[in-house]
Amino acid sequence: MRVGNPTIYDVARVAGVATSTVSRVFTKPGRIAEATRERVLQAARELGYQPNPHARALTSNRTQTIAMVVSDITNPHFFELIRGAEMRAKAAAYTLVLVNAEESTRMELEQVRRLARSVDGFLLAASRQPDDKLVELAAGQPVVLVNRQVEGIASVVLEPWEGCRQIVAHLASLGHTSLAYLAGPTNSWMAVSRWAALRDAAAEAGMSAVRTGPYTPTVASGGAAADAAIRTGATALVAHNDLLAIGVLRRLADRSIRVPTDVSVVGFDDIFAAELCTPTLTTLGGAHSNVGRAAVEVLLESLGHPRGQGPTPQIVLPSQLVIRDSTGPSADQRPDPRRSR
Amino acid sequence: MRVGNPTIYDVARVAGVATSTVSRVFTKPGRIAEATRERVLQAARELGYQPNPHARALTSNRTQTIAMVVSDITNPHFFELIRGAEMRAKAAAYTLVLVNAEESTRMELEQVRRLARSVDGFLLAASRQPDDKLVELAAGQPVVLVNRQVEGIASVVLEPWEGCRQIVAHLASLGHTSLAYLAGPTNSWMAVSRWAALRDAAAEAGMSAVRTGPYTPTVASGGAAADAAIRTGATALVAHNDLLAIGVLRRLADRSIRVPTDVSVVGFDDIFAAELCTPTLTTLGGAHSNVGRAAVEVLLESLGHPRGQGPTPQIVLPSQLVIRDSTGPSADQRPDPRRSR
DNA sequence: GCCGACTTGGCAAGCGGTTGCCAAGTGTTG
DNA sequence: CAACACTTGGCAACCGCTTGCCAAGTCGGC
Repeated sequence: MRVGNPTIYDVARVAGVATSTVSRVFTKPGRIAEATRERVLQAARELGYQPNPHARALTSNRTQTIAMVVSDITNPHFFELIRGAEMRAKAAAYTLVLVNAEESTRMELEQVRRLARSVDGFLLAASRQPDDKLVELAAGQPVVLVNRQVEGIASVVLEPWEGCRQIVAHLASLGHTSLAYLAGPTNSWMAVSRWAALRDAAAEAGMSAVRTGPYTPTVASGGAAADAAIRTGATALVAHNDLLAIGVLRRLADRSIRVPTDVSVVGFDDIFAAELCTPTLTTLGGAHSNVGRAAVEVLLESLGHPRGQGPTPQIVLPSQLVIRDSTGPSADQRPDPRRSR
Repeated sequence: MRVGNPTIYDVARVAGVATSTVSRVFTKPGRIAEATRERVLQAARELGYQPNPHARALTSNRTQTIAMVVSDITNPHFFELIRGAEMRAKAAAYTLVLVNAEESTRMELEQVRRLARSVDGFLLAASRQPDDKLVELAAGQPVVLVNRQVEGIASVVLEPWEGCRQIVAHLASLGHTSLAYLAGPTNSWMAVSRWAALRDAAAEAGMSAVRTGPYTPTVASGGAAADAAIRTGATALVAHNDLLAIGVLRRLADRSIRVPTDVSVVGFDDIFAAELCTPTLTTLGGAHSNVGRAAVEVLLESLGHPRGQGPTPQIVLPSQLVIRDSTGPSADQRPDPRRSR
């Protein structure tokens, strides 16, 4: 098997130094004199030497790899997030491993355990674990939560509270007096936060708010969600995410309920499809790729500190209401000539 | 650091056997007698032993990891592919590493080299490398091409030829006599194959066919692509993929060119957004997740054979024309009362 | 009862790096 | 010129697991 790749020994021989010197050239910048360093690099170049990442990981316990666990890889909302994380990781010479939890708490846990030894840290996006489980996980290895906040664990989230207030304000300004929130999974932090924020903002604005669901946040669930929401009599439907909202739009179209004439619909995430569907979807978006980027940055930062030390920042990135065609004046108001033209 | 995880030594001690025995229990099924085996497993369970993947990789050269390189991670077309591959990999207890080449030949190569030692094999999706480079790469490590065929390298592709014939037949049956192909990148195998198939099929059907482009397959490029295609006078526009097609639809809408009344538009891939845009998009789709799955299977199969040995299957999965609202009777025919009603 | 074939488990040498410790070399200072 | 503080590079012991080779044990057959 001497056909194999060159090792640190080969480089050391060619450069006429000890293996430790070669190793340090690659790992401890500044530790080796410039002249020696150059000689080693030259030898390495000649031989086409590439450090073996496993051998390196064995002693140093650093793999230059981070894992990102997403609750459902098919949700387009994650694409931007993944993309941002991937790019930032690459810039730091880290490899990003993508892991799909398929909306399953158990699978999520299993995967984290399986990879625990192979990666330097985890990005847990939209984790469905209970808080205490997360605390336990975070105690075992570096973890950054994405779109979820838990006391004592570093996190990056896209601002939901002010965003929800904006949604309510937008709807209120259109004359709506009742909204229904078509909720996401009960173990989704975002679902909980959004409902709390919507309810409070609605109360402040003198609007009624009810919650239906929970629903799996997919297009397929939109049908049932739409029917239930319409039954509440609300004129504004706020869906847990764009996927669900798109499903709702479809069902409403099938039932010949006009959007936004009869009811308004709002989503979350501003996925690519939100501006393609009919009508185009008003949604609370934000720079998801920045969320991914920031999450990686926080994780890298925490890798620099000894375990358990270091800060656990809770970063909140701004969200942004994107108003499109799925929201309009409340049906209740249409008789009013000033509004109905 | 004795706080660290238990090792094979700990297990051996508890079970009262040699470390080699423990190792073999985990790697050579059948090599160890049932009774001993049970004792070892019991000890491992008690200690919560988890094999260290790096130590294992160091000697065995197997990492239980495969890398998937995609030309552009933001292209929704890949999502299903990634998903299929990820699930199949997980089922085989392999980890899938996702790598983004950002449509750059150089970056693609760089990443492959960087990861070469950390993974057991590569899935190269829509690779932009020239054929000979791919042959070179495939000689160095197990490689499966996705949506690209090269002599002597295993591959899985979604059938383009018959699919293109179907597109042409569909357009011909609507009375179209001229089509324009808005080409993808010149170094994209699919772009080349599609154009060849469209041209041949068009010739057979007595239809004229021209090619414009190449264009980056994104929504943003659709504007220029639409303008150029309209100038050709063709009544049917076949875009390299759905993203480009959606960009085309937008531009046409801006220019008040009606689809499908004035021109018909066809895409490729059948991404999620294809049935959301206005009008909904006729497109050549297929089960992309199956492609991902099959690719992983082929790769796993080839990992079972010694390097250079083993078959290099060229798998072709069926594509499927999904007819939606963006294609309709040719404008040339509309004066005909039978068609224009 | 002995022999050969087959099982089973242990020994120990790696795999390719990292890193604590030490010694030689260099330069500075009084 | 001696004393001292830094630099710089080498030695060697791991990191945790795999695996070729060997020895002891089992078992059936003659």
